[in-house]
Amino acid sequence: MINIDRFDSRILRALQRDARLTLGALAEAVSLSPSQCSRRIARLEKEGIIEGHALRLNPEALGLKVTAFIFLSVDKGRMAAPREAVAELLARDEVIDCHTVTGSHDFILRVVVADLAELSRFLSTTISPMAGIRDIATQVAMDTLKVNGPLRVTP
Amino acid sequence: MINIDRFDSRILRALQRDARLTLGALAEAVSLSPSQCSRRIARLEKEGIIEGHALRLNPEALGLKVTAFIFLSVDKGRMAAPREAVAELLARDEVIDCHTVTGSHDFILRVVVADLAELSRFLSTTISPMAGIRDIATQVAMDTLKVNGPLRVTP
DNA sequence: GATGATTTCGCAATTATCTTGCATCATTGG
DNA sequence: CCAATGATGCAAGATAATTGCGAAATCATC
Repeated sequence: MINIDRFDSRILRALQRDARLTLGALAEAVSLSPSQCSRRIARLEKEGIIEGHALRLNPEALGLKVTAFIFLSVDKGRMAAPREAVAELLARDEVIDCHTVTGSHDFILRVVVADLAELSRFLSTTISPMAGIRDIATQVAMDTLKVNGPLRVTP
Repeated sequence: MINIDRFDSRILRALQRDARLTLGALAEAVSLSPSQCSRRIARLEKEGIIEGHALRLNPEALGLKVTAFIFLSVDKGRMAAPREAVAELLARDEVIDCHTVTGSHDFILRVVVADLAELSRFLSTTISPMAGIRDIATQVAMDTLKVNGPLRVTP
């Protein structure tokens, strides 16, 4: 965590709302000149604070109607074995997020698929056959109340 | 889900990798002219497939070291009562995602905070006092293997 | 405080990028 | 087969991003 002054902070907040703000518009929003905004953004990128720009897509509009959370437990003493299975998992485009977690499960996946049929197929074809899986639990999202909210930037 | 032809698909895939691709670079990547790419992107926005552009920030670089999942159950027959509590929750900048889900819990939250102390404070100060909460479970992420992976675009 | 070094700043010119009118080509539905 | 509609590339015009530069602000040291 490097220096984030008040202007960097404003810039990041504004760009989190809309990353396509013009330097002119951004400059006005943060009370700085466009040229200086440009230089600060370049610095934030160089420092690794800004990692890149992503498209916000509407999954429903792409026919992806179902979001689900999948909780996986692996056999103890075999955390090494699933290593490559995990790599395979991460490569699948159904898998949007993947974390290892404390608690009763080892992995939490967020998957986005077309429908329940595809979710079922994904579970039985891709997850179940994985070596070393001890337990699978699935929770289907009914409503998505907030996705990818902006990160807090201090100060 | 409107028409997504092969060019739209390529455009969306390329822009999911890097939303700042220049129209010239994009055009080359998808074998189309820059002007046509511009028009197709405008159409994808108008159709609501592209919702906007987001910044990909490095949470660690911002001092946000801890990701956790919080599972909430609310008292049955009181799904209405927490309505405004939920709105409050969504407004908090610790809360990155929020879904209602099937299964033993009602809500899944993904929160990102500075450290475990802040997580603890968030749980005891913000979540626990919420009216109608029946149960809280928390799982702390140890590793983030994939975040916000690209959505599949067909064809 | 004073002072020199360093950084940050805004302006303006340059460079790069995006958008749009237009003529042509492809596709679709009679 | 033809007309109508839509898609395309090109090139010109419009916007936006970057950078050199001198001025202003900040900082460290005395």
